[in-house]
Amino acid sequence: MITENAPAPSDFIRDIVAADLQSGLHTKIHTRFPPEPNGYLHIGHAKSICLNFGIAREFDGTCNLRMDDTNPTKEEVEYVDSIIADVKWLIGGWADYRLGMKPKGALPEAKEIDGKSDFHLSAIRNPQSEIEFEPFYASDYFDQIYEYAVQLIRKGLAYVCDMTPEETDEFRRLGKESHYRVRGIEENLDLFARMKAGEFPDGSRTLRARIDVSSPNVWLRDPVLYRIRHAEHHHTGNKWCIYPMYDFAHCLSDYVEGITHSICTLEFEVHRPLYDWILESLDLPRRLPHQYEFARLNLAYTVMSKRKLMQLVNEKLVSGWDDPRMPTISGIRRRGVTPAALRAFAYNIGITKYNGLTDVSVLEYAIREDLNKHALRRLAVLRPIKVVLTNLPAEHYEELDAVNNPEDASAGSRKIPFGRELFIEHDDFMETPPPKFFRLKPGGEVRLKYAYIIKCEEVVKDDAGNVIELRCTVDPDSKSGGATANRKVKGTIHWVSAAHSIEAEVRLYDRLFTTPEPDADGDFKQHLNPNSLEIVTAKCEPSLAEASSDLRYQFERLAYFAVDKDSTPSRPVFNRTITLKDTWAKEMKK
RNA sequence: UGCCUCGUGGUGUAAUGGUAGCACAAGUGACUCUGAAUCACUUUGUCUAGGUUCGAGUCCUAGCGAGGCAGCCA
Repeated sequence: MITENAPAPSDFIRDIVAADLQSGLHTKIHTRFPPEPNGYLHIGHAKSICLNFGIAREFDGTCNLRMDDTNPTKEEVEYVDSIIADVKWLIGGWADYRLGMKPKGALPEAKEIDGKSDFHLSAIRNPQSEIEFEPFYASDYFDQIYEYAVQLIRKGLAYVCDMTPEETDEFRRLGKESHYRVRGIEENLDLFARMKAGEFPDGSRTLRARIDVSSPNVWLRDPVLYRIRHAEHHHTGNKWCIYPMYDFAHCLSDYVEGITHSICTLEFEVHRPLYDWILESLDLPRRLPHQYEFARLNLAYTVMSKRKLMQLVNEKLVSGWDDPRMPTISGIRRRGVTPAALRAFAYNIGITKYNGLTDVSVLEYAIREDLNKHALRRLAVLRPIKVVLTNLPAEHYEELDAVNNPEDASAGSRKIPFGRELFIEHDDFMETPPPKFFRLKPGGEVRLKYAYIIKCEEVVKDDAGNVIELRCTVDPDSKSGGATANRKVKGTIHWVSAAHSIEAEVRLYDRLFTTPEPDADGDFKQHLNPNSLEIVTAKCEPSLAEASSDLRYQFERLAYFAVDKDSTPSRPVFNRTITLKDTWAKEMKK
């Protein structure tokens, strides 16, 4: 049900899109994903990406990637670059042929339609040619947006206001008209031009829409359209010292790009009347875009706001935006989650207007579902105990066959070395085990995966009483595939040959927070999980020396792992993506 | 406070006036050379009160509850 051959999802937005196509309102669907480059994308954005690109994919449309960059003081090129990389990674092989980009440097084209002036910038879908392409930028439309502002002034629908930010707030709360509301058109035109020319300091004046200061919807109480900011912009440099506000820039950017369905999250619902007012107040010759809202993702045991994520990064509570514990797309990627798993998750949670809290188990399920099918099985011991097989000669050596992936016969098999001295997992031995423990215990038998049945004859301890070595005997007839191999023992455990094993750094990640809603009580940092990262040196089968960062691995009976970017040939580093389900651990908790 | 939106098992969702279904989670069992995976089964739900209707999760009214907005952020 979560495979990508599954029927396309259905939700209220897709229903609207389908109806608009059916009725002939639109012949081509055009969506967009419009992040502000003021931080890294997170899993909530992934939901939006899957929605917008998913619609483009299902309805033969296009989805533009656009930087919503109208606030120069918060935005940076580093974020632009990370956003492009994250989007491409998430939609790669799935909806990349729906990605709308533009030739580098392309700007809106001025045209005349039915005697009306118009600006349009069309998308190139999935550009493959040699020419350089780039995403769309709202800041590329500053000239056009300025033109539209002048149009509003000429129509008497916008005015320059000299009130301070505090006065503006107060007047708006009280529903009072600004003294400058009655300013004449010529004066407004002159003042607005001088704002653009840089004659006034930051905060001294704004351009405001003239709508209705007594509207019950505060966003219609003469909202600010332009503010003065003498600041360098990451994309337009020092060309501008006035910048349009989100509400003014966004609807017009949608229009310029020919967007049909402008999909955003619930908090913009009250802005929709303003979105429509701006577009309807201008003499725009083409069909207008429409805004639809859905509920943003809330995931248990994590925080989602960019501000809080940035705090974790800045205060070094994590190693960076791509720390594998972060809910960022780059963190999730580094952790080893595949894009298909993330997409399956987005599919499974659906699209509604209900603001709920999604359980992490839904995400974890999607990750395991995908990794189980594709990960290569390997043997590795995270917390080793030495085992000596006393009835084998010291020089004993053989190679055993091991299946690479029982879910995928085409993955083949490999040889693993076996000798007299082994390592097994600390958790797989108990001196005085509880009932139903069917791993190794004194006098007990257990199968070594792909190898022999062994019996524990003697427990060796250090002075402190810690178990440091097990002396066992091997049943030579019990070799996998051998004569009496069918003899049943309850438990099967993983192991590696001591002489042939390699060491690897293994990073064991757990959830970053200890409570389902870390930011519910204001101070999310006090709910940080002190054990969210544990680093161990594991003993691994030798084939893991050539582990590829393109592949995923399951260390059998433990968890799924991916090669970290810190990995080197002399010191492999693995990130634990997610553990296997562990019914025994659950049983032990009871 | 005003305005907007939303209330379906524990969680996330479907049912578009006609048998309340799916997924995750939880539980039981089968199988197992991964206590995984797989398979079978089980538990749990329409916020409340009225109304319309042959029939209401769905439509209407009132209430209750939750979330959002009230930046010269997006």
